[in-house]
Amino acid sequence: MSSLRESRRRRTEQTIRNAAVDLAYEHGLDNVTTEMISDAANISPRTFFNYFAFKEAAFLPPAASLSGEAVDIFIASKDNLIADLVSLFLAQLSEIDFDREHFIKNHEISLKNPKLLALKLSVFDGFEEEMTTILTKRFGNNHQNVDVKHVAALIMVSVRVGLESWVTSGATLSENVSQRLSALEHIFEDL
Amino acid sequence: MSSLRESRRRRTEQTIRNAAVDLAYEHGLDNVTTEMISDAANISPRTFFNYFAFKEAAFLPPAASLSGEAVDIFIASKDNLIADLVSLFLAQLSEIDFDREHFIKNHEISLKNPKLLALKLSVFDGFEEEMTTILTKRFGNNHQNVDVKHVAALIMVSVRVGLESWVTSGATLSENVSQRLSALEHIFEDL
DNA sequence: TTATGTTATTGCAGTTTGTGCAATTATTGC
DNA sequence: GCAATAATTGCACAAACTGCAATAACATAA
Repeated sequence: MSSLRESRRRRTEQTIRNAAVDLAYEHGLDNVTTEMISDAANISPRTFFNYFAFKEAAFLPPAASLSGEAVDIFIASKDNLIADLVSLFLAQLSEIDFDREHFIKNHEISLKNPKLLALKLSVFDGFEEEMTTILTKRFGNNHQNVDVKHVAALIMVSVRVGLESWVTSGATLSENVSQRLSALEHIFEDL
Repeated sequence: MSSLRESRRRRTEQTIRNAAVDLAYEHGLDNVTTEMISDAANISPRTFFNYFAFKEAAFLPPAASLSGEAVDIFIASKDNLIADLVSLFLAQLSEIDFDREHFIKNHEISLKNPKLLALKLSVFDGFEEEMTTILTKRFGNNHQNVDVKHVAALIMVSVRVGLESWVTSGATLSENVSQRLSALEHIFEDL
């Protein structure tokens, strides 16, 4: 099991990401070519596309999926929904928390670039779908008056808003998100 | 004022859209070039980009914004929220209703093409933001316990689901959407 | 260490997307 | 029919992305 290769791969991937974000933050995404990014990351242009299927992918979150174990725990739990959601997201959130500067730069870039923004938002849409199926498993079909899709939408809106407020707030990302999620408490009274 | 020019322009735009959708439906979007589309629409490749900023734009809804007049009425109204929403969307919805086949083909294409799907979903995200500002104007800031963003999210989820069920249902699009919106009634009791 | 298989990197040639510009053609209002 | 305006087009070019085959780096086991 070649873990040296694996860690090397992760490292150059991150190098490319950092180069991409730094350059795009400075010059604007449209004025940055994959060649410039490759140069800055000390790889060949061809290798860039070995790591990322398309230019914008270097600005997207790496694994856009909730990990298996935490999900199973979440589904099985009978505790308070919002508390469970916070622990479900915890791993992802703290990872982002670590890369704060990178995230903020990336965010600024997206705001100036409609195509990238669309791609990033669609990541949330993907999450919302996943959340819908997870919630269905947790609650079964015994809540005919509250559609799980509504719940999923509310949760993801809260996460999105939490992320945005985190950018300017200074507090921890988890704190921001869980604060937003708590605001849903009264809507979810019956869950 | 040149209305002939304008209608001609609309006509060729629609010709391009139709050619694009027909070709992509048959061969898959990735196997269709802008050149093929241009040929099928009897225009030059250069003209394609005169109408659409990028290839995928030929598959996106033309004007992704709510029109001014209906919005003003919506904001001023004191009637039932859901009924008002239905009339707000009515113009847009009946227009889509008219192009049912085109819409369905387009939908199938999107399902097989992540990038296009992302772009289409981001149109909804744009609507959601507009809806947020509109709702804020309608309600003012006097509802501290129900965030307008939550309401906007619920509305847009309903519209999305309504559109999807319309594809397979046979009923009118407005019927589908207003049915979904009505399901929100009990959540919005206090509005 | 060396031999051997595996994976990552690269160069190259080619297609497609998308842009700027200037020439041509069509439409308009008069 | 004439002058202004707008649409269409061709051409040259930059940048994104792919397939393929060669090379380099690393892993594993004798």
